[in-house]
Amino acid sequence: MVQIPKPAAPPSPAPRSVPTSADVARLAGVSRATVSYVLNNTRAVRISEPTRRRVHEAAEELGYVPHAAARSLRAGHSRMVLMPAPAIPLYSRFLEELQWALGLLDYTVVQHATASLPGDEAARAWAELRPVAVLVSGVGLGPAGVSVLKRSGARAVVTLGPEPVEGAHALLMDHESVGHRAGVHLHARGRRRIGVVVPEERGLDMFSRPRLAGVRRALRGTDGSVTELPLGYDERAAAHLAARWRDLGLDAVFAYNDEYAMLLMRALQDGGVRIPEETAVIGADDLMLGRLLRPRLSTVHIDLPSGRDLAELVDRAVRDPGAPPERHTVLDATVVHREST
Amino acid sequence: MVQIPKPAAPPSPAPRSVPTSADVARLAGVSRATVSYVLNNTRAVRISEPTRRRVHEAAEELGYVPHAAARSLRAGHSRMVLMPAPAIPLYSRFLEELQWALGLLDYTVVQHATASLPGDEAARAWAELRPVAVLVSGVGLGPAGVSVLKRSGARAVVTLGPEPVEGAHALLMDHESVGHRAGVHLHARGRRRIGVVVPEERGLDMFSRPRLAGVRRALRGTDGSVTELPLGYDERAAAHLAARWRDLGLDAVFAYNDEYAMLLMRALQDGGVRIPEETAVIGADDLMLGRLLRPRLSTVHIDLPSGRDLAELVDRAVRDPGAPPERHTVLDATVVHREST
DNA sequence: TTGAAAGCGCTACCAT
DNA sequence: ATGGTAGCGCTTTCAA
Repeated sequence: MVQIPKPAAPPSPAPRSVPTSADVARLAGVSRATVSYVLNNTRAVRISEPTRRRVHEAAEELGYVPHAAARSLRAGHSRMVLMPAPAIPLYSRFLEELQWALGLLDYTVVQHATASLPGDEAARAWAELRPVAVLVSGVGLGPAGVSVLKRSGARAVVTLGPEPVEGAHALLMDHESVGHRAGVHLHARGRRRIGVVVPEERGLDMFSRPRLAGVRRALRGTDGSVTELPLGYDERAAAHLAARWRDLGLDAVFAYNDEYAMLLMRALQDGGVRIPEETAVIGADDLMLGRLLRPRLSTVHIDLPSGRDLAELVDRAVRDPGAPPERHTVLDATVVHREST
Repeated sequence: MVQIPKPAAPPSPAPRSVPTSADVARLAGVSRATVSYVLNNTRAVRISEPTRRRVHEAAEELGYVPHAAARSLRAGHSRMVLMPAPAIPLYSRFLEELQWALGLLDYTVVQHATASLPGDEAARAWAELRPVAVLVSGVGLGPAGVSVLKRSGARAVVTLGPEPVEGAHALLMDHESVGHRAGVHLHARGRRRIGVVVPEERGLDMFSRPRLAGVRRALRGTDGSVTELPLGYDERAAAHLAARWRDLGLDAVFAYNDEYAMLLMRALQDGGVRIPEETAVIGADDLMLGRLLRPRLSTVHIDLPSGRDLAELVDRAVRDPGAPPERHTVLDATVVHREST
C-alpha cells in the first residue's frame, strides 16, 4: 500500500464567505426578490432587460451558486431520487442507464453509501435527506423502513429484490428463476447429479441462495439430485474442490455465475476432468468471458428492464403517491446453450 | 427488454404532513429548543430525565426524523463528501473502501450522477449541494471548476487523475507508468515490435492513452517500435485483428488490460498464433481471470492507496483548508511475470 | 416593475 | 432546567 505522509499543519487563513442571493442583490442594487425572479426566469413576473443584465452580471462576478438545501427547504420538496448504492457489477450498467433516464426527467440522482447500518437505521439516515423517491435494491429494507421513508415525505419507495415489501413498489428480480432455468436445462441434457456452487463471499448470499433454491425446485420430483458446493473465489479453493471431484460423483454443475464457472472449469480441466463429457458446466450472467473459454461456456442470460421503463415507474409513482404499489417481475432468465453442457 | 405497463391513475389522497420538531415539542409539552437539546444530546445543557423521556416518546410516536437540509442550513456547513461517480470497475473496490473510511470519520458520502454535463456546469451542480469536500476522479474538472467549488464553501477538492489541477489536492494516478512498466518488461524479454491495444470504447481513453504513451516512452531510444492497435471489446473485432496478425509482424502486445488481453489471446490462439513463442501478451490490472488462462497471463499489477489513507487526506484538508494543495503519486505499477511473456 | 417580509425546519444564544 | 427567539438562504405573496 502507498502511504500518504502527514505534513505539518500551518494555521489556516480565514475563508472568504460564500456569496448569497443577498450579496448579488446588493451588488446589483436590487432586492433579493428581483434576484430570485431573474435567476429563476420566473414567468409570472416581468423584469426589465437592464435590471436582468445587472443581476446576471452581479451573480457572475460574485460566482454565485444557489444553495440547494435552502431552496428545497423553502419549496418544501426536492427532486432528489436516492439510491443506496449496491456494489454489484451485474447491476452497474443497469443503474447507470436508470440514472441517465431519471436525469432526463429532471430528477437529481444521488447514491448514498450506508451499507453498514442495520435495517431501520439506514432508512432513517435516508429519510433525513428528504428524497422524493427512494430506490433500494437488495434486502435490508423492511415495512418499517418503508413507513419511515413515507412519513418523511418520500412519495415513492421502490424495491429491487426477490420479494415485495409492504407499502413499496416492487421490481421483482428473482434470481430463483436463474437457478431454475439452469436446473431444467441440465436435467433436459440428461444430467442427474447436479452440483451448485455457492460462493463463500458474503454479500453474494442474496443472489446465490435463490439461485440454489431454483435448481432445487427444478430437480424436485425428478430422479435428479442437488449437491451444494461452497467455494471461495480463489484458485486454491477451486483446486481443492476439483481434487475431490470424482468422489463427489457429479455429472453437472451450476457454478453460480460465469466467473465462478471459469474458476471451477479451469480447476477441473487441470485435474483432468473432461468438460462437458464427464461434467457439464453452466454459469450465469452471460459475461463476455464465457464466450472466450474452451469449451465455450453455457450460461443463463439475465435480461433486466430498461432504465427508461424504470424511470417512468418512479416518475409515475411520484406524481401519484396514492396509487397502490405496483409489482413487476422484471428478470427474464434464458439459457444460452454453448459447448460446456 | 421487459416492458412495464402503465396502469390507470386513480386520484391520490392528501398526503399526511411530515412531522417537525415543533410537532414533537407540542406533543411532549415542551419547547422546540428542549426537543433539540434532547435529541442531539447537547452536553452544555442538562435536561431532566422525565423531560427527556417525554421528548423521546413523542418523537418515537410521531416517527420524527430530523431534516438534514434544515440542519445544515442552520449550521452553515455539512459533513457531506461528494463523489461524482465514475463507473470504472477498477476503482470500485477502492472507492468502496474509501467510503467506509470516511464513514468512520463521520462524513456522509454521497455519489452524484452528473456524467453528462459539460465541465463547469457539473461543478456548479455539485456546488449547489454545498459539500464540505469533493472527490472527483478522471478529467472533467478544470481550475475554474475548482474555484467554483471553493467559493461555494467546499473546504477540500481532491482530484484523482493523471495530472494536478490548479488549486486542488491531487492524487496522481498516472496510468502512463502502467504502460511504461509493460514496455520495459517486454523489451527486457527481447521483444522489439510491440503492439498496444487501444480500446475503441469511449470513456476508456483517459486510461488507454496514457498507457499507450507509457509504452512509447519505454521504447523510445531503443531499437524497438510501437504499433497502435484499435480494438473494440467484441469477438469479431478480435478475430479480425488476429486474422491480419502475421502481416503486422509483431512479437509482443500490451493489451490495455487483462480483459482485452483475454479477448485478443483467445483470438490469436484460435488463429494458430503461439503464445508466448510467436507473440508475447501482457495485460494489466491483475484480475483473477489472468491466472486462469493458459498460458497464464502476465500483467501489470496496480496498487492503489488504502481508503484509510485517502480518507485521512480528505479529513486533513477539511480541517485545514488553507494548507497548500498536496500532491501524491499513488499508483504503484509492478509487472507480474507469468507465462504469456 | 420592484420591494418588503413571512416562513420553510432547525440550532444556539440569552433569558428566566 | 427550560423557553423565547434570531437567523441560516431561499422563494413567493402582497403591497407599492
